[in-house]
Amino acid sequence: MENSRIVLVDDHQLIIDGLSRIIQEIPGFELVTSYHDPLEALQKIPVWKPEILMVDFEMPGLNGLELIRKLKQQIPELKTVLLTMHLDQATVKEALSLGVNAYILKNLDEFELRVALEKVSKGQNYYSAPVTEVLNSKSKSIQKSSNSQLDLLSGREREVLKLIAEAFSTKEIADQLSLEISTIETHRKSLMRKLDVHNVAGLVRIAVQEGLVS
Amino acid sequence: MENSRIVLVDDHQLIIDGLSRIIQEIPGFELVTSYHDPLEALQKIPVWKPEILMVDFEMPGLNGLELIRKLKQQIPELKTVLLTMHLDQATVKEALSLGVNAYILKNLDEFELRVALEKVSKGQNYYSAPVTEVLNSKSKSIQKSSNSQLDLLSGREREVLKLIAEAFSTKEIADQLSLEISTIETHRKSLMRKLDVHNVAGLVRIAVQEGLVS
DNA sequence: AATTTTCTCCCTGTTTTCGGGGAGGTTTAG
DNA sequence: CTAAACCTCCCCGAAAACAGGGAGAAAATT
Repeated sequence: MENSRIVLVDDHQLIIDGLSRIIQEIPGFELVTSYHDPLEALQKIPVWKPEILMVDFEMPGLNGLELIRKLKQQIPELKTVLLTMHLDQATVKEALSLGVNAYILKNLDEFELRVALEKVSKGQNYYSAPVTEVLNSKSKSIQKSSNSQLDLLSGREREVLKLIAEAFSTKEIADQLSLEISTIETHRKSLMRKLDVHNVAGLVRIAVQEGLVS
Repeated sequence: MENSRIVLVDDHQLIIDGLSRIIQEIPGFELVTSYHDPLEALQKIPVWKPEILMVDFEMPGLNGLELIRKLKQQIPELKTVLLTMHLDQATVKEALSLGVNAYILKNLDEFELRVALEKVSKGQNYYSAPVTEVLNSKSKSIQKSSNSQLDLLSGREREVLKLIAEAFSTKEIADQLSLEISTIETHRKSLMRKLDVHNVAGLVRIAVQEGLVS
């Protein structure tokens, strides 16, 4: 059986170097090349035709999910592994809807990386325990690992929050949604009540933390 | 000559695994142990008596610089290498004043890691080109490697921006810094002018994007 | 030594936010 | 079907943000 050809994209060269050594020691896998610039990766990966693409989520210019989305349009059969620093529900959900095959936290160890790669190459998916826990958010999550605060918002409220966090003024938001200013103000008040903050700064902060923007 | 004994602290196990392999390949150095929890590292490192300590800056609980500060009180002769994701002038300056022997960006490659370790073990210091450039901030850095928008802010402005992004009101910030409200308003206006935004939402967004908070 | 930037504070005035309500129609869930 | 939640819009008033300016003392650069 041939090795599975892997391409790695991470903006930190030192991490590429380290991961490449780990991958070298996993039988059946082969790192063919790597990129530290997501935009360069986007252009050149199609010519490599790798079987598996491993991408860091946090990158300047183009984040990992966007890179995967664009590459999947060109190479639908590409298998993808997302690497990330922190766990965040919005990102996990977006990754799933994109069909990412594995979601790996950087604080996992090399054994889990190996398991994940082997599963992915067989066409299966791999999501580590903390990840699946975030997904089954309907299950308890009463005191521990409470799911995102955004879950108690209505659709419209989330929409308004997103625009607030993008630094639009109330008037601009009203124009954009074809609503009255007073309506946006009502939504903003509901947002502050539900999220327990008392100014827009608090709203923006939560929106960014939860990955609603940027 | 004996090997230089290194201890590594990084909250991401995968990165520890990768770096340990790189260090293994550098002759004259030996990784004796590693920690992913800075608090555990703080307690146990003294018994290892390593020659060189490599620490990630971004860690939960206790950041790399604080860990170094506390350990240097116990082991003044300890040689220290700070690893970090992003370049930030305030951190660089604090690191220098702490006597950190090397400051390495994670987007550097393994060769530079090797050079840095060799210099440090000889009692010299290593600061990569981008780091020294940040220090001599008089050098323009005109088109390439343009640093963040925050670099055109003064120290006080950065401080105020941080507090704004943490959702404190103008009055609360004034109290915290023992300044008049009017002063904070002036700083806020300067921030908006320099960063080209027109409301707090825009300020918070930039602050979060640039890693000033959260 | 001279200039520029920073830091502090002030003034005036307009706009927006914030917190508290209410209210009517629609959608959703029990 | 009924109750709850959602969406829309309105009222009020106090507080804060926003925009423009000025100004003096201290610090940093040149």
